[in-house]
Amino acid sequence: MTPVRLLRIHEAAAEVGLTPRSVRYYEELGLLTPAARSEGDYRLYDETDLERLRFIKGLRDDAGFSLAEVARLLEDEEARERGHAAYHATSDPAERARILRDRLVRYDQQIEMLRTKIDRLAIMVDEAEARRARTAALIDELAPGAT
Amino acid sequence: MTPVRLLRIHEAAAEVGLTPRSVRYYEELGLLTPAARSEGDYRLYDETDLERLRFIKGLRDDAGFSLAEVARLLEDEEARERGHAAYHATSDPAERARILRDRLVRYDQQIEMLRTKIDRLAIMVDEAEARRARTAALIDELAPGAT
DNA sequence: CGCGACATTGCCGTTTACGTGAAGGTATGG
DNA sequence: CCATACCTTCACGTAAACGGCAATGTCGCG
Repeated sequence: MTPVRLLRIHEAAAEVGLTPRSVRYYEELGLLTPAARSEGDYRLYDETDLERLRFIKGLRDDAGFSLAEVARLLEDEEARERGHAAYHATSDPAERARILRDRLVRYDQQIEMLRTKIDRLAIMVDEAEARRARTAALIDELAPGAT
Repeated sequence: MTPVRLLRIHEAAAEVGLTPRSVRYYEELGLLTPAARSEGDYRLYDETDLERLRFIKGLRDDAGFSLAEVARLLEDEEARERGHAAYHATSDPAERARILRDRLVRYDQQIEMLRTKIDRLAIMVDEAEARRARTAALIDELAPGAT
């Protein structure tokens, strides 16, 4: 097995474009828990942690969600932990499938929220284009045939 | 002529779903200026003010822009005032056309910013769908043929 | 004309999302 | 073995976006 490269906080933060402070803050809010701690209690992050951080950053920066909203979107971290632990604790395929279906539901909710946001933005684009068109029409009245 | 119905701050605020406090704050930030003041110096808002407030609210709530970004999007209010005044001050069609073309450029910038945001959200949707698909595949492995 | 509802400016309080040390423990090259 | 560059927790500081008061002025009806 590959020994799974674990990153310390400033490496992980740099990787996803955040500050160590922000990463600790997100942990404080319950948005994620580092995969492990070192001997001297340093936080250690794996690839799924990085994905999660990128997702959080995306929701915050691109989607403009507050961290409280992000928390709701991700469900609380304890539920995730429990789900993860439960998944590995059982070898019953039916149980595992149930856990995965829960996860699927969360993904669907995330996708729906993003789509809703996109729709609202699309409406704003339409409105802006309508204003643009009115102004363009005025210009054409003043200077007809300026193609 | 219709005497142009002017609204006082709490009416205007209620109309667009804001609090009077927020409306005053937006004014303080230079995002808008009420169309008029009453005898006793009450703020009075007309329909274009309401449109502007709805636009600001949309940018803040739907698009998730900070008020500072909104300010940049709207260009500073003085420029708009000057444009408006200048437009009515001149009867030179060429001059008027120039003012309108400036406005057109701002609209184009707004549309571009909104489109950029939509694109980033679309990418997030794609990523979320990829995660969903991976989980769905896992479920199918565990419980094959669950349509 | 007088009362209550609403307005004004001004200022301080609050929440969010961190930044910025302080005081101390930890990993590593010279 | 020690410097220094990182880490830890704890704690306070700050900018943004308001909310909530105080002191005062204004509108409108009965």
